[in-house]
Amino acid sequence: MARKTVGIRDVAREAGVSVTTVSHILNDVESARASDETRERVRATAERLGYGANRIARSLRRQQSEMIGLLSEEIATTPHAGRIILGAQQAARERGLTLVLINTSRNQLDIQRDTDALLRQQVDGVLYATMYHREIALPRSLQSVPTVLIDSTSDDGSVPSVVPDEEGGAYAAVGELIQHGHRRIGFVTNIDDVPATRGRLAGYRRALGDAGLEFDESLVVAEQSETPGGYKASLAVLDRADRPSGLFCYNDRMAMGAYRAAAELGIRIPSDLSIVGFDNQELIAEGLYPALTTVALPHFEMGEWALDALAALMQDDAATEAVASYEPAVLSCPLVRRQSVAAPAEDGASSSD
Amino acid sequence: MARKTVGIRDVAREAGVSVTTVSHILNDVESARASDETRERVRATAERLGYGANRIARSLRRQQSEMIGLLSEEIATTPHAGRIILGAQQAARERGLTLVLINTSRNQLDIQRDTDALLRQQVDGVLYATMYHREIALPRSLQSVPTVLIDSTSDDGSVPSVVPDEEGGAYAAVGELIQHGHRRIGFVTNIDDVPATRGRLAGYRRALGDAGLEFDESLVVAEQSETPGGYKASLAVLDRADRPSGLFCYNDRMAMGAYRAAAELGIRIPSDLSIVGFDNQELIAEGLYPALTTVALPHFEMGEWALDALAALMQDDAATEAVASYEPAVLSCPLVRRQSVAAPAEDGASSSD
DNA sequence: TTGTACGCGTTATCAT
DNA sequence: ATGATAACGCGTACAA
Repeated sequence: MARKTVGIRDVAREAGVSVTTVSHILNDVESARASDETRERVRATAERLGYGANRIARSLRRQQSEMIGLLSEEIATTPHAGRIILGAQQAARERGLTLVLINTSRNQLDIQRDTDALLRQQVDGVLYATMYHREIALPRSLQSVPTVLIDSTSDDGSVPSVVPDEEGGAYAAVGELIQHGHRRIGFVTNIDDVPATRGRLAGYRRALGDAGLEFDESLVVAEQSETPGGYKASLAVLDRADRPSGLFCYNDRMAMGAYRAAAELGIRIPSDLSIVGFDNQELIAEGLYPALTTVALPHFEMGEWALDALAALMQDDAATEAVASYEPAVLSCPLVRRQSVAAPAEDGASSSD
Repeated sequence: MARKTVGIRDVAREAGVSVTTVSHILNDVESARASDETRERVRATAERLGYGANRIARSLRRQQSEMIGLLSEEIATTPHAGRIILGAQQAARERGLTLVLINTSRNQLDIQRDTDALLRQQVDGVLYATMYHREIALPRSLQSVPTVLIDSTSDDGSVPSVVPDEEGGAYAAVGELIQHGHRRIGFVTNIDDVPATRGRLAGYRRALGDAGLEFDESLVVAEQSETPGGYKASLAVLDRADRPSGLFCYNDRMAMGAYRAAAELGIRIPSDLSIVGFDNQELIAEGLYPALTTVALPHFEMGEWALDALAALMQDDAATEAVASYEPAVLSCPLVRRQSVAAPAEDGASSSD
């Protein structure tokens, strides 16, 4: 609704110039010539009157809404979504863009319907966010709009995307264990064959390899990526004579299960067993005792990156006639140190360096 | 950007009528008369062409954007935000409204700046969501726009608001314990004097009273409302001869601390001790073992309710000249049963009924 | 250097 | 029962 109807003509009249001049000055039009004195005066009166261009009229005229749509799956089921939204929102604001939100389900039909709805609102571009790192097929209707994927990659690389550096995160997690002197390190992983699973396993192996440690297949055990799965898997890997002194868990929920398994077996953390998780779900990581050292997913940064990429894409979409092929951007996953890692107990092993 | 430039005149030409007629028919204008045959034809061609009114042009003409702004604090720090957003978003979509998001901090200055930004985008109304139930002072700039508060109340009742039924939720939680036969029930609560604290305590007392149980002050102990606080408080209430057989915790994080305290004391859940939490943070409630029975906060429903209320407010804002005084709407908090409640162990007490 | 006038796509008023 | 046209507020080509 129109509350404060202070329009461009008000500014013009007040400053004693034409609307053209006001528009030119406020929009930094190159070709326009106005005396510095005039520029200053116009700026000042605009400021004084609290003038801001009516975005709707401007959008109609410019044929672009300056709105970008954030299409997100399962916004409500994970706290991760909030950070993505936040990152995107913040970046959007810096560019004067407005973020509009649409929740969608993973159902293909819904997605199609929801993207159509979004496009009907004249958004200039869309951010498509999935809550778990995976590959998706781009909805048809998005083919014609600048689009950037968050936490997923398109199967054909036709749009830019940003994903977490799963492998690097896992490498850091296992590295943390190694640096504390652990030589036998278990991996409680999940059973779904998604990029996160593959990447984290790769990081685990690479960290082991770089430290000259052997990969022992019996130390990696997969289960459902929830707390009960973590419990079950941990039990399997811990309830044996040659159990590892360090445990890397696929995510914090599984780590939560590992804590229970350890407790039941009378294994103490971190004195008898060090644990590192993944995801940095603060509710869990800070709630467990001792607090869980884990790896943070760069959700905020992915939201930010995606919006910047989208803005760039919107800029020169004309130039992008050629079907570009994008490599996903990978953002690093920093280690978050808490209390669950210590040096291994000294028993059989010789305390090397 | 304009992709599919199918406008109203295209429909008009194709259907062999004027744009006026098309507009009238598609917008269900009462006063307009058109033959059923024409209506049908217009509708059909619009459908066939995939016509949808340009929202920007419509907004300019109607002087209303059909956008509502969701101003939310700390969107990223709690998973609750997602559910509010989801509820609001869904309700918005049903009314053809678009939700735009702005994150803000709790800093008064930022809030002022952010609301101004929102208003400059011509939103028709705003939803202001806080993440924890409390009282706030309404930002000045919101005085002039239809506004609804979520999870907080304004100090002067000048705008509608919706909050959870803290007392009812607590009553249900404690009632669940009572129904299982518990007579000594502790309350691990928090130290902040917020509506949630007061309401949950009231519910606890009322449930006790209705069951003819006495209120024993030594059974309620307050601490910081995080996991460590829950641990500490639980230890205090459980480490004594006449310890309660049931425990109601202020929230799930504190309940998580209670689990640890119980484990350390060798008290088993639920056979030796039944626990009920509050918040239904699934990460915790489903991750704990045994899974935690708790009370769910109606975040989704609050988002929904707020948007509906806002829509109503926008409808007859002209009629609302008189300074109305609103009572907060309170939405119920349902009990979510999991595995942490059982009948108390039979020892001293005679098994009544 | 500045002002006038048109167009963006709709909806609403008024005439036919 | 239907149609012509002004207006919404801004940006800009073109005239002055």
